[in-house]
Amino acid sequence: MDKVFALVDCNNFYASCEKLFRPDLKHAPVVVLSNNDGCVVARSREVKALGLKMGAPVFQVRNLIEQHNIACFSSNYALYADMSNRVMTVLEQEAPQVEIYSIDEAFLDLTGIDAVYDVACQIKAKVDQYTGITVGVGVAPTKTLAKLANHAAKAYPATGGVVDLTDRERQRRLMALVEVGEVWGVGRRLTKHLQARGLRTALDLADADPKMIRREFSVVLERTVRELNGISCLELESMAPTKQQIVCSRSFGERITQKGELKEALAKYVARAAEKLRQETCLAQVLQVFIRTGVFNPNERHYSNSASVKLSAPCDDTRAFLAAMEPLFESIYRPGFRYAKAGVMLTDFYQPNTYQTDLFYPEEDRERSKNLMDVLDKINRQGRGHLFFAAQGVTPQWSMKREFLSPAYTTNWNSLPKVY
DNA sequence: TCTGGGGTCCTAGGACCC
DNA sequence: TCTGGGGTCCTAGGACCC
Repeated sequence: MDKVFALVDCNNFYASCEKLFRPDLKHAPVVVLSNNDGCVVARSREVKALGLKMGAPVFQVRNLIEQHNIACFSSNYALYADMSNRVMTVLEQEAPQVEIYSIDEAFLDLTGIDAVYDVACQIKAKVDQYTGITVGVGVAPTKTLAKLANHAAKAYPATGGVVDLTDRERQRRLMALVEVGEVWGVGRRLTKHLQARGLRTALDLADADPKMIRREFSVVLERTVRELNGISCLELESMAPTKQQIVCSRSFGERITQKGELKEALAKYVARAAEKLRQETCLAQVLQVFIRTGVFNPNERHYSNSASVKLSAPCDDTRAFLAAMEPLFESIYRPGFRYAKAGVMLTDFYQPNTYQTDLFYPEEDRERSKNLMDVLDKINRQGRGHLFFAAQGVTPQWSMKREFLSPAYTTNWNSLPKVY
């Protein structure tokens, strides 16, 4: 059966979240600013229309902000995360499989569903009704085309925010209109190189020889070419992959010149990173620390350095990380600089207590389900963790990840999700 | 003067081993 | 001393994403 993906993307997400709680600003221009109110990280529709660029430093656009009376909000990530959860919850009710791709985007598997366009419209309406967030929906046989469809849904208001791109002719017509740089996976650098070779539109790229693309560029871009031609190379990943690194870093509002202050900042990041790590129920084996001065001012003396250490044992303990951070910091710190940013990174994760077994329903196969019982027993003794279910070799392929607090799954077999 | 904070994947090159 | 062909693992850097 041909696959059908939908990409649901919240419109101007951060700005829309802020507007939800400020009805008076419903049609007013709104921006959300980065950590120290340093630059613009989100813009409402009205602001985009003014030509204010994403990532613009605030001091450069201050005039524009005042001139148009643009409302400025400092970012409130707790709010955005909460709103995101609400949106995703609606999507999970509407589609059999959902991959949460980012805080404001999700891929849906709509394979085998009749009248996908109508379903897409319903989904959009539901999200709007339940959360107040407006979304665009793009439907297509591959993720890359679904992204493109979503792009069209936003670029052309006449679409009403929903574009069905299952038809090959429609795909080609749209691709002819879209610049190659708009394609998912084609960034600034690739855009330049592709343009130099005369590939200017998405259609040009789609019609390029995949072998040549692989040779001259990369396997990643080759995949993109195939995806543009309706050949699905990227699967839906409804099970959130385990993190491979955790980073905590900040730019400082004001330059830091005192050693103690810098160390204090790093200690805070270490603590936060350790917290995130424990949330993942993971242990890290490598800690990295970096500090640097400003990079934009050519008159400033530049310095940047980092150091890392392999811990003697996998660890998720804040104090142990702090102890390991000290000597790293001492080794890279140089006095006399005005530090602008610092951060820590945890990597080389080690996953403790991971058990694997085949999954059978006890009522169907008592003998073989004993393995599962054993595993659940072990997990239960830990008290908390993540349970992964995956079914392979059946159609459709299926997997999911659920956090649980024991003994949630052992006492109630009915709470185990049905696979077929 | 003032410029975000996360992440992922791939590749090339070096070290090292048999 | 010279000569060969694999292979793995690690790291740094570059590209991309939101």
